[in-house]
Amino acid sequence: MEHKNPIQVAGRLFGALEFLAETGSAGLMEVSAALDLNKTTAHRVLNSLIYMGYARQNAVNGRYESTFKVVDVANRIMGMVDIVQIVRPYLRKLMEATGETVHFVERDGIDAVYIDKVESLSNGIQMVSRIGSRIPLYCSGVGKAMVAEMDEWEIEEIWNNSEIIRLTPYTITDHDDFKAELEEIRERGYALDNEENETGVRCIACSLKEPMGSARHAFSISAPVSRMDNDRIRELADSALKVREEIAEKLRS
Amino acid sequence: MEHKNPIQVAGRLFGALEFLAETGSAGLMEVSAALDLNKTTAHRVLNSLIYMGYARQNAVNGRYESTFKVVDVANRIMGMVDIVQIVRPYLRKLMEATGETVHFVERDGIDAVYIDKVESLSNGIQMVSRIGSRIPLYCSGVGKAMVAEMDEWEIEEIWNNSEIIRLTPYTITDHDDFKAELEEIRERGYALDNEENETGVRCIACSLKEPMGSARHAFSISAPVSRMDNDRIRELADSALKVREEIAEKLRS
DNA sequence: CTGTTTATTTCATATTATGGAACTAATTTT
DNA sequence: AAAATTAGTTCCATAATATGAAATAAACAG
Repeated sequence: MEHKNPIQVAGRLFGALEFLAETGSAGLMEVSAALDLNKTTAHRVLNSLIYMGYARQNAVNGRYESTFKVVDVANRIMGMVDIVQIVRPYLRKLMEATGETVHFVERDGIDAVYIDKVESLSNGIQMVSRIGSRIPLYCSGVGKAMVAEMDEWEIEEIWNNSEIIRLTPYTITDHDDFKAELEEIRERGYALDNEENETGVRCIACSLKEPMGSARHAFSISAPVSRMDNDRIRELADSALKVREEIAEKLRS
Repeated sequence: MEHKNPIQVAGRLFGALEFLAETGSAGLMEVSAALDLNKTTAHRVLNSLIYMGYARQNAVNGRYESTFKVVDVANRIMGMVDIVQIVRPYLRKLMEATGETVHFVERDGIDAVYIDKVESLSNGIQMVSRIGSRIPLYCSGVGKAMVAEMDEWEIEEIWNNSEIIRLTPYTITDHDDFKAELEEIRERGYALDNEENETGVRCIACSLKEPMGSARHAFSISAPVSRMDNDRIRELADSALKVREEIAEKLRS
């Protein structure tokens, strides 16, 4: 535990909000139990959230639930991220060309954060990704695509700070394998996630190089293995690389 | 002022977070000034947000900025709103058929809250709508579409509780005009927003009737007046009504 | 180098959050 | 139908926590 929250209630307030966001709705006692709070405290915390408009009490069953206010705050934040607005049309085109779900991420430390998503129209399976959620760099297509562009020392730092876990039988957990993989990515120009993060899902990923400094963004095409044999991979990679070039051009202008 | 926040810091914490979301980034003194806080307090509040992962301090310039954590929380909330997942494919189809931006809202008191949006590909102008943001029922297409389905007493209540403001020269501010408008909507089956909320933008809106009780959701097609003459309105209204029927069928199953 | 602004740390104090207890309302059991 | 259980709300004395003045440090401008 790295020190402690300089404001105790803060943890309780945001904890309650997160709990409501996860559960959809909860009674006072549930919140009280989940956050290990005295019920009076839980009651006060919830009423504070209600006062500020972040929560409400359901009129019919009295249960507490979150409002859309935090959604508004979130979309204010996303509205400031210019790269999303610029890149989205290209990602949409890529989804339409391939018929598969396309993701867009931004690097944050040893993780990538999903900042946009264009879902496949004909999706049988739903991707579990969520805008704002994180995925480790070391075991994701988008992550590896960005890491491949980095300096040796930064790659080492990421590998050493990452908690290497075998998420699936295909997850790369050996340092040498990882470095070999990165070399392959550099040669090919795109990264491949062969069920390394989630069983049954393959991704093709490209990073966007910054004018200077290492890559901060990447996009990927995700599809179930059943639609991703070697031929399809080559086909999709072509589309991805073309789009990557188009975006690069747009960013230069 | 309706009483006061049962937890004083709560207002400061969320105020700081909202401020960072609005400005993109801010120095300590800016936060301190904006929220009228002692700089020590501002510092502690910001550090609490950082501790919880909702904010960070930019490594190069030391300025405070929000992270994507609140975006994650927001999308957790949105993920629980099933109606969005169900309706989205239809709204997408509608956007593709019409080439115009489509919005989806949920009623909340005297407002509608945007809960989904499918943006036009060939958009010249950007709609200022934001997921999570609110629009009054009385002066919006989606709002009027829902109000038209309500009982007399509820319509009165909404009108009386709304702060009627002439947002544009076309905004309906007369009670009788409003009631006449609602009657027209009932006859036509769809609502029209003729620059009543934002100059230069016309909308066609349909509500989704609930199995029982009054309408809680509505969708709309928005376009600049230049692309919305009477002929186009009839054409778009046809598309909208057809999609409304398709959604209704899906919801019955 | 000097003055100025901004950020961080310290600490005594008072305000604020805390939780036990009492109370009410709703739901379930006997 | 009464009793018991559970959930939700209000009250209040107390302790713990957030507060802000002041001191210090760091960054920046002239």
